[in-house]
Amino acid sequence: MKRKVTLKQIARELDVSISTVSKSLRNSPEISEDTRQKVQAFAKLYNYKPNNIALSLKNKKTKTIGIIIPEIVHHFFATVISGIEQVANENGYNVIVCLSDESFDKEVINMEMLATGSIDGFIMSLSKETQLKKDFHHIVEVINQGMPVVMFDRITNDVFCDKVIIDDQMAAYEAVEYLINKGFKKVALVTTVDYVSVGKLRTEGYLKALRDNNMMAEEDMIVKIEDIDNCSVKIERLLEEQKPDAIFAVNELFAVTCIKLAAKMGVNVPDDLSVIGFTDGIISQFSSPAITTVSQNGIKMGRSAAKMLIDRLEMEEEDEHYRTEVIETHLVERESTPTL
Amino acid sequence: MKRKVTLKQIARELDVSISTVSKSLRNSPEISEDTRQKVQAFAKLYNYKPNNIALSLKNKKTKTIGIIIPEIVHHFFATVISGIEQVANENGYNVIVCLSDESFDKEVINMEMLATGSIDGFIMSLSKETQLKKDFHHIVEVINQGMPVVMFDRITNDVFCDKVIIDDQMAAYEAVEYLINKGFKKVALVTTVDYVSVGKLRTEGYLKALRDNNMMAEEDMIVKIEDIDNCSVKIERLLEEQKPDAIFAVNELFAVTCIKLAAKMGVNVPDDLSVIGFTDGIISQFSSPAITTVSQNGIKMGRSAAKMLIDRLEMEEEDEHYRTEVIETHLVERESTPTL
DNA sequence: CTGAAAGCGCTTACAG
DNA sequence: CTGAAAGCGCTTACAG
Repeated sequence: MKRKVTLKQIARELDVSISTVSKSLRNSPEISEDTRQKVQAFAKLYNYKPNNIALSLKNKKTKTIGIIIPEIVHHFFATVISGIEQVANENGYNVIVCLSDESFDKEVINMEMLATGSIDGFIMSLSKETQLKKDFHHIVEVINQGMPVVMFDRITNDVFCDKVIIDDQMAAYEAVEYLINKGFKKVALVTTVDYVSVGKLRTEGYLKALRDNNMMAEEDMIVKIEDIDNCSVKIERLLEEQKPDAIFAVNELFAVTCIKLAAKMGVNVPDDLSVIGFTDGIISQFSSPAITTVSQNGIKMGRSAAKMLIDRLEMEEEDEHYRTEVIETHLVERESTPTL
Repeated sequence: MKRKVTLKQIARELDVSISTVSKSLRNSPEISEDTRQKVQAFAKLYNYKPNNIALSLKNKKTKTIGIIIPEIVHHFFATVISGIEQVANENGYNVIVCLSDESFDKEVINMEMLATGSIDGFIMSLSKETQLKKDFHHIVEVINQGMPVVMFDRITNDVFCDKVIIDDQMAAYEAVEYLINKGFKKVALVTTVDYVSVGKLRTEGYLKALRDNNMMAEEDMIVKIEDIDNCSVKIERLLEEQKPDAIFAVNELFAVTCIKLAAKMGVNVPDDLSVIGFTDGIISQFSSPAITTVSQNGIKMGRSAAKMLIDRLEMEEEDEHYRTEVIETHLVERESTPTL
C-alpha cells in the first residue's frame, strides 16, 4: 500500500524546499528548467496529485456545488441532477447531493451542514413542508453570508436569488385549452394541495383556461390530493359522480393513477376519457396508453441552474441583480388523448 | 452581508488566544468556566460554525462518501443513492455523486478527481464500458492508497473489496422456474449483451432453470439487446417467429417494451403471453398491465453498502478481510402473469 | 534561482 | 488556566 504522496515528501526526497516543488509543478518561471524537470519527473513517477482539501482551504473555494432536493427517487429530480452534473463536470465542479425528504428540518440541517465551507453555492428546490411553513430564514442566511443560491421548480418569491422555472400557469393553461379545443365539455382537474407552489400555479392555469373559454369551474370537478398513497377514493368518486370527459393532472403520477382507476371502472382512455399529465417522465412514456403530457425538460433546467450558479461564482464583481430563467415547455401528444 | 465568523475573529474580539476559543467551544476542562461561557455565548451570538474544510484537512477525513454510478436517471440507481444517503446522514456523512455515463474514461476521471482528498471512500457500480474493457486499474489504485471501496450491483471479481449484490443467477432461476411451473412451454429470454455482469448472470439463471426442467434452450428464443433505443426489431421478430408463451426480461425497460410491442401486434398480456421483469421500479408498478417482477431492493442495497463503507472507515485496525453481502430478492406478482 | 515565512481555519500537545 | 507553537497540505509574496 503506497499512500498518497505530498509536496513535503517530494521535497525531502529531492532535497529541495517545499516551495520549490510547488512552483516547479505549477511551471513557475522562477524555477530553473533543470529542477523543474527533475521535480516534474519525480512527481509523475509517484503520481502526485495536489490535495483538494488543502487547495480548498487555501483558495477559499471548493469547486463543489451543493444540491438540496426533496427526493431523488423521482424522475424529474433525477433528471435535473443529471443536467446539473453535466455542466458542473464541464467546468471542473463536483456535486454534493442532499435530500430533504420533504422535511423542513432536514432541509435546514442539510443547508447548515453544507454551508460551513463544504461548497461554493447551492442549487435547490423547496421541500413541501418549507413551502407550507413559508419559513425561508435558512436560505436567506446563507445568501447573506455571501453564498449564492439558485432555486428551481419549487421556488418562493420571498427570497431574492437566481431562479429557474417553467411557466407553470401558462403550461397548464395551454394543456387545458388543448382539451377544450378538442371539444371536451367536462374537463376535471387533479392537482396538489395549494401550498405546493407549482401545483397552485397549474391550478390557476386550469381555472383561467376555463374562464377564458366561458366555461364554469365547478368545485366538484377539482380534486386536490395531499398524499399519493391514498388518493384513489377521491379520484374514483370524481370519475363516478362527475363523469368528466377529460382530466388534466398536474403530475404524471396523478395522471397514470387516473388512467388505472378508469380502466378498473371500465372507462377506456382515450375513447371515453382523455388525460393529460405534467412532467414528461418515464411513466408517461411507458404507461399503456402512453400519456399526453406537458414536457418539463429537467435536464435543461438543471443545466441552466448550474450555469447560472457557476457564472455567479466566477463573476469578478458582486452582482445584486438576480435573474429568473423560464424554460419553455411543450405538449407531447401521445395515446391518452384523441389523435384528431 | 455578514460573512462567516472564524475562531481568529472571535479571539480578537474577546481578546483571548485562538487556542482558548477553540478549547472553550469544545468544552475542554482546561478552560475556566468563566471564559468558556463567555466564548460560547459570543460564538452563539455570531452563529459560529467550524469550517468543514479546515476540519477535514486537520483530521484527514472529510466525512463524505463518493458515489460513482453509470447514470442517475434510472430508478434503480436513484433508489440506491437514496438508501446510501439515509445511512450517510444518520452517521454525519455527506454524499458526493458522480456519473460515469457508462463511459470508462469518465469513471476514471471522476475517481481520480475525488480520490485526491475530497472523500473518505467510494461506493460504486461499474460502467458498461469498464465491464467491457475489464480494466480496473483505477479502482485498484485507489484501494492501494488506502481508500476503501464498496462495489454494488455491477461488480467484478477481479477487484478485492467489499461488495453488495443480489444473487442474480438465483433470482433469474426462480423467476423462470415460476413460469415453467405455471405450465409455459416456450419461455423466451430478453437480456443484455454478455459483458454486463448482471445480465450475464441472469442469463445463466434462465439457462439453468430450463436445463433443470429438461427443457431445451433454443438460441432463437434468446434476444440480446445492446442498446434500448433500437431493440424493437429484435423483439418483434421474436414475438412473430417464435410465438413464446412467456418472456423473462432482465430489466423492466425490456419487460415493458415487450408488453407494448405485443399489444401493438394484438398479443394480449397476460392472456396470450406472460411477462416477468427484473428490478421493481416505477415502470413495473404503473404500466398496464402492471408487471410481475423480481424485486431488487435498491434502498436496502444502498443502505447496506453505506453501512459497510462507514464501518470500514471507522474501524480501528485495518481489516484485510472483505465481505460480500447478498441482498435477498423476491418475486412480486402482478398483472403480467396469470393469477392462478 | 531557491527557500523561509505567512497564511487558509482549525486542533492539541506542551510550556508557562 | 491561558497561550504559543506545530501541524494538516498547499500557495505565493518576499528575502537572499
